Amino acid sequence: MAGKHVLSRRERQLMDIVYRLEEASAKEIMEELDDGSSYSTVRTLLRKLIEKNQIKHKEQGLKYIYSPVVRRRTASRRALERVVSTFFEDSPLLAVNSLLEMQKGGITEAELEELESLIDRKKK
Amino acid sequence: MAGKHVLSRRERQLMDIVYRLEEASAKEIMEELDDGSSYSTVRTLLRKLIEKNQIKHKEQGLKYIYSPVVRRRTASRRALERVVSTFFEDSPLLAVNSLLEMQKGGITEAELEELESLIDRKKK
DNA sequence: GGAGTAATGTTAATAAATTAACACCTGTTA
DNA sequence: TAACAGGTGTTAATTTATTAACATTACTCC
Repeated sequence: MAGKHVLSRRERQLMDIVYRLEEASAKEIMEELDDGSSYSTVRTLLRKLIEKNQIKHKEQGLKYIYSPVVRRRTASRRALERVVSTFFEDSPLLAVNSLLEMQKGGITEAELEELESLIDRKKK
Repeated sequence: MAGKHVLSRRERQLMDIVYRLEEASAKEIMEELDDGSSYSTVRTLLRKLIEKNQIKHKEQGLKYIYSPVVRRRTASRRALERVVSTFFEDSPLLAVNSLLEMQKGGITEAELEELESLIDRKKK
């Protein structure tokens, strides 16, 4: 009976793509998936996400452009909270620490400066 | 048929609990779930996670204590990378910014200081 | 030793997710 | 206008996930 907001693995995967792209057509999503999934498959998943009120679509010429119902900012907060709760004992600071150590898209000198001034503002 | 490392929604849910608790018995996990799931159900899921090489168990007296195969530090990095890639355009800095604004477990004055010295060290 | 308790091991039924086939609709162009 | 291209709508088969029943094993205590 899975409540309306419970997503399957595959549905979650599509949502991540939609959030990453901000908005996308069925075809674009299929290309992002980059496994052998057929166009039909993608569209069935999209339909279920609409039923679950996770995405909406607008028409653009002949086709549909899909976008999330919950806006990115909100969804990203929830995602961070989940990670912080699961892996960082509910301490955002510990998560920040880990992010600062990340290699990919590593933080530059300039960004560190930026971060410091950001902290200063927060301390005021 | 789903490669060994692909987890279903429910399996992912159990993994999150195992990571949060570091290690746990089947009974503890069942209590954490806190839906009506039966003990049998939990144990079937645990068995599948073992088959998928996600968790291992050691005996403690009569019972098993389960823990993740991939250590927490590694898993947390992957989780952060996923979030940063999906919601923050691959920029850890943007994610840090969002974490600093988090209400829950909000960052204290003292922690901000700590963070600054941490940044200083990184700038050296 | 037998009853009770607290676990694990195995198996099967059911529910849900996943995939893909096929029908249809709407513009475009030879 | 006929046939093609590029989409959407609907439906059904299949695979996988999920749940729970039942069997077994090991230890405790009377």
